[in-house]
Amino acid sequence: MAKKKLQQTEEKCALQEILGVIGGKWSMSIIYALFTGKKRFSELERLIPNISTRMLVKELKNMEANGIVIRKVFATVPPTVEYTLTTKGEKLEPIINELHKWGVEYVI
Amino acid sequence: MAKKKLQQTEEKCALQEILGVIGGKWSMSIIYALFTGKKRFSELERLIPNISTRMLVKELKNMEANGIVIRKVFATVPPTVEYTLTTKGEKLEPIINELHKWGVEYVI
DNA sequence: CAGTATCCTGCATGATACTG
DNA sequence: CAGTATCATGCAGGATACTG
Repeated sequence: MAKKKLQQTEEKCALQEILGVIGGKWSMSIIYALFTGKKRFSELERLIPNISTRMLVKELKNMEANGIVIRKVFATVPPTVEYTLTTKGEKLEPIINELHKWGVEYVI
Repeated sequence: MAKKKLQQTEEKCALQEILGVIGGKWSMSIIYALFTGKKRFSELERLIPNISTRMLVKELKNMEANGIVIRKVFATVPPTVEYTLTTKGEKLEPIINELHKWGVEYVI
């Protein structure tokens, strides 16, 4: 939204906008976990060390609102919820993978 | 440092470590600005809209400590300081460029 | 010019307990 | 299982004034 208004600033602030979408402390880890396919809520909690329930919920909601993930609910007892990457989210795979490689080589 | 100790967790936490280095609100914008070559402090301030002096100093220090940028001081009056990317920092160019493209296509 | 030094604020994050 | 609700807190980040 507000595409027109953003046009002047988009070059300068694109990176800032992006951080609003995937700049959260856990966003990339969640996306990274979803590269290997759909995951249930509890699976994500187990896959991502030290993340709190609250943060996982929050980031997932934010990412869903931003069209990065899809939330699918199954009317089972107990409830089942699956999270999947959207196409938009999948496009991040090579980028995050490269970033990860960079980190492993230079940061760790 | 602490390469050995990190080995168990490096796979899981690499992305977290990376965010400590380039996850700051302005880090990527600064790196992005430096892709086009060395910049003086005031140039960076002008190139990056809305960044405060305090934050620019802070991020630059952090990035210097992490081997992303080089700070070169010239004993002139008034003082001249130039910031350049290290090789390690330059390796981020394709990654950040791709991320930027992704943002322009999907976020803006 | 290239910073330092303070003060200040809100939000991001965490911990814990509870629920349909 | 997949969350919600609440409380608590630190520090990221901003504003402003000053300096070698």
